[in-house]
Amino acid sequence: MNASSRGLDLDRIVAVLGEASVALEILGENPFKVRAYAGAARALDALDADLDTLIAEKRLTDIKGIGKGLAEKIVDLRRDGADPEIDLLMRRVPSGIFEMLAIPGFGPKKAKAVWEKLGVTTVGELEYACNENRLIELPGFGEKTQEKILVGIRALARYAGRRLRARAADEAARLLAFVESHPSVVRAAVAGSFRRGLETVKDIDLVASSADPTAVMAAFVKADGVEEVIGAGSTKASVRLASGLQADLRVVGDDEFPHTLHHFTGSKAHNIELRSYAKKKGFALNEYALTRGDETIRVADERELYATLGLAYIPPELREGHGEIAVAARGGRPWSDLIAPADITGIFHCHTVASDGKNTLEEMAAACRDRGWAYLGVSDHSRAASYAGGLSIDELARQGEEADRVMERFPGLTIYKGIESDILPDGSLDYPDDVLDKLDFVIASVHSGFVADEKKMTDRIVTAVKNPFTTMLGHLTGRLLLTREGYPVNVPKIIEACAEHRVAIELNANPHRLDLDWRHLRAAVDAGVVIAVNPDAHRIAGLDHVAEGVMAARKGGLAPRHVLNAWAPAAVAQWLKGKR
DNA sequence: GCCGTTTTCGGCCCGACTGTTTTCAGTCG
Repeated sequence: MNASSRGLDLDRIVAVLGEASVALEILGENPFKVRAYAGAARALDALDADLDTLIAEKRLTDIKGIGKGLAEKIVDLRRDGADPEIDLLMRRVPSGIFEMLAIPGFGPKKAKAVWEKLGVTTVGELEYACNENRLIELPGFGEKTQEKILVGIRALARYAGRRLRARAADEAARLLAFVESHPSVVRAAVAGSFRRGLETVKDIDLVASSADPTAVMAAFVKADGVEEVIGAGSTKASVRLASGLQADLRVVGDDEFPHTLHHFTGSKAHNIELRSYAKKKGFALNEYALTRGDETIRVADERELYATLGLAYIPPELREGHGEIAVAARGGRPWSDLIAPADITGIFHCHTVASDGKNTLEEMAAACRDRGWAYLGVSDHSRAASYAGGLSIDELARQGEEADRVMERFPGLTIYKGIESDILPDGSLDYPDDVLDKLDFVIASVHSGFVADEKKMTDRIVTAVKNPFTTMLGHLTGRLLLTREGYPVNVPKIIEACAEHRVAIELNANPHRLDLDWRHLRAAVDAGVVIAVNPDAHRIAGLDHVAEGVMAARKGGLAPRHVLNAWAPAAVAQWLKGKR
């Protein structure tokens, strides 16, 4: 059953519930009701089942954090695009208020105050009121608050948004090395969403242990690249780097380090759940220690922390509050078998100068050999992709001959001959069957003709999946992180089709894509679909994106057995043959 | 508004830092 065209998609429903939670807070409603709305938004965001199915089967309340009341509202949002009670609620708060909350240090309570006492309802009006010196009159506000808000409004414009994890990696490594180099530091680590391997990050969190936190703090706020000190206490400091990124450092005693590292690795949802769980077991957990009554329980590392609570070790990548604690508590999968970069045995999906790549096939082959890989699947663009120099039938044949010559020069390296074939608007591929039949593999991808109609796009992709020559489905949603939403598709339906027709799904490892999203990977492998971690390399350096793809695969809970290009080379060859 | 191996009421994670306050509220993670 599909929702009518007025209905909201899952992402929008998550956003509406989140805004409703903020509205409730601004209106001074019961804080636990506020939390319930926020919790429901989080739970839906983590959902990997099909929303329409859950609604049809009346199983929304099976989701932890969603009860009778919120289930009804979610049904309304999905079916009608609106819920009467939420509409009423949102009408009570001017929309500009929500934008003001992005100002650092400016939360719901302050928003309520400027709105009620000064009639300020937009960021622009707020800036004006600050310049007119009108905020300092308000109770709880003062000179410094007003100044901070002004600075914050300017920072909003300059530093808006998140950035790709891969883009923050160098800065994170540099800061970690700096902290570790301090003579009093015993242990240090990067924490936060970066450590959890999230595809985008807002800041860099660092945790260190030292007998002299004050000295570490003093050094940190003067580190290279620090442009502004946002806050600095005796154990915690926040700075703004020249790159616009924020970095936070927490320094504790070495006994406390595992707890602090765990706390600041998060996620918030994971921590909340773990603390509730600990409490039920008679423990109390905070960022410094695990206690039971008067007894403080010391642990050497995070493994011991989980073990003491009677849980399997949960790697950082899986700490998203997506049900991992329940699995660990049941004695479920221990996750010691998560895929690692060293498990990769070769790669598919690379481009060469024949279409829009920057290196020749021979150069790419040498680079794969240098990385210790056993095979390389070349897949330039197809002839419909004229914008990318797609290959004609003749050019494709010539590339096949070139591949044979290159293979002779690199003993031990297999080159699989393939193509990234455009999925045309009607779902067909853009070469005749006899051409496709000569190839070792075919990646089918949508590159043009994006439409906003979910059913049309889903049908188009499913048609391509049914094509007997399709080996893998490329970047399933077409999203570009921080740039462009993916086209609307019914992912569960496409996963089902791939399982039925034995088509692998690509996890495109380009940091801008990481598509299919890790949130869907578990459902895919549970359905029996094989995942291929593909670099989609357009130059030699692009091959190393496979590491980002492996991180995303870990977040999806994948083991080497789930990933085609982590299999032994002979098994990969066998699987490709089985497709033909 | 949600939840339940103390279950239909009475709880709901916890602490640092800031700025405004003479004891704490608000924000953030």
